[in-house]
Amino acid sequence: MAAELRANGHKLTPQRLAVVRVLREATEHLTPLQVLERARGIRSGVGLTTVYRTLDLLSELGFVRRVHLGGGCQAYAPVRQRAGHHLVCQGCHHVVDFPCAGLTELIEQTARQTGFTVASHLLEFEGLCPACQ
Amino acid sequence: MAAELRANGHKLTPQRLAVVRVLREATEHLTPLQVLERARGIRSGVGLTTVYRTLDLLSELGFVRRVHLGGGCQAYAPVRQRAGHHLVCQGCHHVVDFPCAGLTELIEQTARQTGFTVASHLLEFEGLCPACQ
DNA sequence: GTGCTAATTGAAAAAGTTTTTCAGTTGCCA
DNA sequence: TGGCAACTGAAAAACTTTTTCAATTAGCAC
Ligand SMILES: [Zn+2]
Ligand SMILES: [Zn+2]
Ligand SMILES: [Zn+2]
Ligand SMILES: [Zn+2]
Repeated sequence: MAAELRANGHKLTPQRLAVVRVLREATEHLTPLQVLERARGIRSGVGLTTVYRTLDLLSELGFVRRVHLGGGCQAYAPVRQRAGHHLVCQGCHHVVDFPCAGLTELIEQTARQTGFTVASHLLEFEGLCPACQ
Repeated sequence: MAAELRANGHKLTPQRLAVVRVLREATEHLTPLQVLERARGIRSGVGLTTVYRTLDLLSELGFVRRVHLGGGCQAYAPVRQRAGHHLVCQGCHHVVDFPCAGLTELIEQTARQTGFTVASHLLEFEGLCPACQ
């Protein structure tokens, strides 16, 4: 992510890099507060404000995705698959990406039946990871 | 909804009925504060606490669904189709239901490839309603 | 290197949202 | 017509998120 951040004209501050690293290495979804804790383990003194700002930035750039299932709507997980969505474990909040496929027909059918145009979609799966089953 | 509320052992208070009516008649998604305003138009003196409690109750009973797209995650829309999901207009927040169909294969494929079991899913579409196009 | 500047940062305050408390009220059943 | 558990709303508490602003700093030009 760091390289792409720079490519997009953003400074590579140690605080920002700590947050980026936390999310790159995360296997579960993390709330801003959880990100703060972990980022402070990498670089003490990171502020919560910076965490919020960095999460917004990473969202915009498509490096993280907000996760709605599995406890609240304020958790973030790394995007490992650009054209994909998140599958969350109900037990341990482990998050994996799965490819977005097979929605085209449903989208077209929905557009036809409602008269709406469909510009984007939100899809998440929730279940149990192998370890929690 | 009122009949089913009673069937599920809940009291039919005027406050609760006002909130129920607001949501039955809503064509857009509504935040708790918006629900409060409208409910007070039906029955003055309704409290915000009651709105929150009633929205929780109606969610549990499956009469409303929380909507995540189109501005925050704290908006509610009536469920007009049990086995369905919501499509939200980006312009006016008009919400319609569409049937849940065609996901089985993607779910099975995802389960196979990840080793997770998939218990539930969240799906929302966002676009423009006929009037806003 | 050195200096410049716009971007970034964090503490604090403000704003906003949601939950908890609790005393009083009330729908519903016997 | 009680009786009582469910329900209510005001206030307070608890949280979460955003805004402010003075100080710092990454990255660039020289
Ligand atoms: Zn959400
Ligand atoms: Zn798990
Ligand atoms: Zn519209
Ligand atoms: Zn579905």
